[in-house]
Amino acid sequence: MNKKQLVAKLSGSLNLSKADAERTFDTITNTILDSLKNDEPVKIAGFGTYKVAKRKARVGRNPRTGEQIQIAASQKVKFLPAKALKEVFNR
Amino acid sequence: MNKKQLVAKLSGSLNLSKADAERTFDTITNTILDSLKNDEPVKIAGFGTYKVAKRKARVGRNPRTGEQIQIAASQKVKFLPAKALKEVFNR
DNA sequence: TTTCTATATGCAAAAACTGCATAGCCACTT
DNA sequence: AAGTGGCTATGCAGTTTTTGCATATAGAAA
Repeated sequence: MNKKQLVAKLSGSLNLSKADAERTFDTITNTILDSLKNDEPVKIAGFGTYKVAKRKARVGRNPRTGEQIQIAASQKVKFLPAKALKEVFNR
Repeated sequence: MNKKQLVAKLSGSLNLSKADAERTFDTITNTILDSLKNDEPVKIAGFGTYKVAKRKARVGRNPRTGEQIQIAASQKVKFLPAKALKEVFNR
C-alpha cells in the first residue's frame, strides 16, 4: 500500500475530500518529525514509539572493491512497536 | 510527545474537533495495521516504510541466570525511514 | 517524465533480543 | 480531578541479527 492508496482509504472512511485527507496525513507526519527534530520521542499508545537513535561511527566496507571505509556516526528514526502491536502478529 | 498531545496539535492545525482529530488518527493507524496484517508493506513517500519482519526461532540466554533458552519464531513491525528522513537528522 | 526506492554484493561492528524486577510515566475510569 | 492499572525504560551477558558502506539497474511513485 502506498501513500496515495492510504489517502484514498482515509477519504472514504472519514468523509473527507482527498485533498483534505492528504493534508491531514501530511500534518501528522510533519508533527511527528518536528517532535523528533527536538529529540523528543513520540509515543502512540497501542501502536508504537518513534525515537531518534544515535549510531556510533564504525568501520565499513565497500562491497564492490572490498576496501575498508570509515563510517561516520549518524542518527536514524527508530520505531518500536507497542506491546499490543506485537501481539497482533504473534498468536 | 504522546498521542493526546499529537491529537491536540492536529486539532489546532486542521480546524478539527479533538474528537474528529482522534478519529482520523485512529483510522490511519488502523489502516496501516490492516495492510500489515495482510502482509503488505505500507510505503509512505518521504517518511518511511512499515513492514512485517519474520524472525526465526533461535537460542537465547537469560542474562540473569545465564541459562540457555529456546526462543520461538516471531514477527514484528519494522519501520524503515525514507532517505529524506535520514537526511533531516544527519547534516 | 523525473524522482525515489529496493535490490544485491562482503563483511565488521553496533545493536537487538532474551527474563525479570523496579521505577516511572501514561491512559483510562471513577 | 485524582487514583490505579498497565505499559514502558533500564540494566545485565552473550549470541543472533541488523546495519551500512558504493553503485547501477529496475521498478514504482509523484
